[in-house]
Amino acid sequence: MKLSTKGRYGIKAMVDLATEYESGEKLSIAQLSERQGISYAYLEQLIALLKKAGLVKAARGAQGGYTLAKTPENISVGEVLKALEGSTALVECVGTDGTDCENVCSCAARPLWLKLQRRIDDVLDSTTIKDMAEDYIIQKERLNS
Amino acid sequence: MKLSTKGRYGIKAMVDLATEYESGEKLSIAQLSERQGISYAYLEQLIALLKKAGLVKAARGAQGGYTLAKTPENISVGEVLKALEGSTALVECVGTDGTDCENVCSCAARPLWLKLQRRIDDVLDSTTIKDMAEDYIIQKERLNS
DNA sequence: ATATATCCGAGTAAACCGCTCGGAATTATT
DNA sequence: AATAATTCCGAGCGGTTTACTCGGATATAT
Repeated sequence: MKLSTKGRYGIKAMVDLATEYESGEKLSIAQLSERQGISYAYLEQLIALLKKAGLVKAARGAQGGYTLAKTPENISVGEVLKALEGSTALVECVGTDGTDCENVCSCAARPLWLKLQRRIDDVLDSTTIKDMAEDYIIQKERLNS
Repeated sequence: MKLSTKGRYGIKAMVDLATEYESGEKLSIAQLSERQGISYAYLEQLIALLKKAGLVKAARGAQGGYTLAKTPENISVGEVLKALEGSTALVECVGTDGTDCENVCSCAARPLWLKLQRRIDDVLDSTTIKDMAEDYIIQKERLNS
């Protein structure tokens, strides 16, 4: 029941990108990895997933880098996690892809998993990258004062 | 972010045991594994964890078996999962053991993880094995009619 | 005594995690 | 045109976890 570093690192990178969204500045993998303390080569892979999911845009070549593909308030945390982890489902049988386990009707635990999943998705879908970026900026200011 | 079979199988076994709680009947590993479709030797290990956590009682020897150590309404799903998986924490830094990551104050994601974890624990702690057993019995009746 | 159980430790194949590495392709700068 | 900076991509890899199996020791009702 653990969230992997993929999800955690990816979220951090997205939040960092969000702080530059207004200015339109790009951030390179090198910058992101330095600022967030994530291994360069590993982060590269995570960003590739985010790009494939249409959450970030890349500019190739020298002076290139990444920007968010949408406004931060239009990117939910759930979307990001889904891109990185494949799914936010706690158990396969309550995933959004409609795959049900063979004994849906007789599974004692299914109602519990459904309830749990609904609560989780509530939070993930209602929290945006913008929300997180705002918290992040406030935190950074507090540290500097 | 997946729940392992340990948790899922263990919950199923506990719910099955709860259905026999009133009658005081014991269930052996063989019976539980047959009724719930779980490998015998694997289930043995899971039950050992539940026993260590004081959730089930064992009667050794011939005609032995297991019973719940407490009334089903006094066993929360959260307790059971904790016994089986070690913790219900999604990320280490919000676990109940007080271990915080090195950059608690500067982590952009921490508020999100805290909120998420609170929602999860709400459900897990407020749902009891009795609740689940009741659902289970209703389901079985529906199947037979 | 015997059959039926729990108890216990070890082993194991496969998957997953958290990376690293090497190089190809693209583009701004000089 | 050359160079440096960057994204893009696939492969590999050591360690851990998962989901089991197996072999036996121990306890106990019959």
